[in-house]
Amino acid sequence: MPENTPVAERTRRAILEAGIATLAANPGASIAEIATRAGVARSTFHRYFSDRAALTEAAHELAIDAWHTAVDRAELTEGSGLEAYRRLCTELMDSLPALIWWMSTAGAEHAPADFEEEDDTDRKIAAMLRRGHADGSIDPKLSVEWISNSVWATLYAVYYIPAESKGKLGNFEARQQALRTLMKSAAADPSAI
Amino acid sequence: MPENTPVAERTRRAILEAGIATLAANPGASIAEIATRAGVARSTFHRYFSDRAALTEAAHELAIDAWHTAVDRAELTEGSGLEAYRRLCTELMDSLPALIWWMSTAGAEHAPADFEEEDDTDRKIAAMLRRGHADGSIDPKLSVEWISNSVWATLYAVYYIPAESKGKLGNFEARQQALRTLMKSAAADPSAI
DNA sequence: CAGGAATGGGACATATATGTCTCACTATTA
DNA sequence: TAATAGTGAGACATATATGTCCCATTCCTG
Repeated sequence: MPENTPVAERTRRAILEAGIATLAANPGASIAEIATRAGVARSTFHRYFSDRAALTEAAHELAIDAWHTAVDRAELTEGSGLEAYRRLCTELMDSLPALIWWMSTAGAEHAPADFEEEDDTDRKIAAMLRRGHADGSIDPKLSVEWISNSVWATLYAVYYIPAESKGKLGNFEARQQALRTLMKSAAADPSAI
Repeated sequence: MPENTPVAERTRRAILEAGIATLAANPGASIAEIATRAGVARSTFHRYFSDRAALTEAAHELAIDAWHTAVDRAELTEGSGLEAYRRLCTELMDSLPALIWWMSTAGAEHAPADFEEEDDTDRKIAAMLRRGHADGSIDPKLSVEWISNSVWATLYAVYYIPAESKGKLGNFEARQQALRTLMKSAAADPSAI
């Protein structure tokens, strides 16, 4: 029922984002926790998302969208492979919460409809990395498979480290050092980083 | 009751390891799942671990032990900082399952008794990294905080990537490339890796 | 072979999360 | 001012996970 009015839309977004943040920290969190974090009653939660499944589905769509948008904006076919890789990493770090949650649920679910698109996006990234191998900008000893997956590991670190190690490392420093880490490891000539 | 006989001890280990593996993959897994994975009935599980808490406590001790053992064996005070760092990473990769599960629960719980020891081990690592900064072997632009935390991110990648990307990347290749990744990013002069 | 150890299977009560529903209150808007 | 959208609080039935207990069966060992 609530769908059109601005206030309802804002409430929906608040619940959705609280859900993503909460589930990223604790995948087993109860709906009550999510509602509390969103600042609404549990009944209000169910008013917007009938199920727990309805929430995760919406979060899934949001994450897929962020994912495609980031890859598009990175313009993976431009410049050297390593340059494109840098742009990709930078873009991904701008949508951290949704992407982190998405990855943490990757093994469990796979909507059949997404498979084609997802494979297509994966192919773009693989092609970018192979180009990097070919043009000599990306370390030939690191496989496409490893690089494309280990990026996520570093994204996890960027997301969680500032939160856990209280005060010692800010968001900005974490992102800066993460990018340096990613570039140095992927580069064929890391001394140029 | 069951504690002494070899068969009971083996059963206990089987349940404990199944618990670690299962909870590493899915922290919200039910006890029934763990028992099934261990190949025992749920009642047998409760015969060895009264609680879910009893299991996690045992797993926690196992992980803490693996952690201290790995750090000890790395002999962090020997050689250059970077050499010690390589030994540490190698050792840690030998106890992956327990350490991975342990890290995934790090935020939630903290037994007060462990704090001193844990801080001590952390200090050894921090000292090793600072030595690496001082002797010029470790990249001065990467903070001790970042390096010591981001190691865990790469360990996650080593653990999960071979499992998820079926067949494309074996355990051996994953470990090799992970070590290369870690060394290149931490090194002050990565071209020597 | 006899006896105890180890286990599987299942019954049972309980706790917690979940989804649905109702009702009263508030704020916005016509 | 009157109507309506949005919300909070809570009751309720249900499902699932959990912990405990009991008994029959199997396996090992003396």
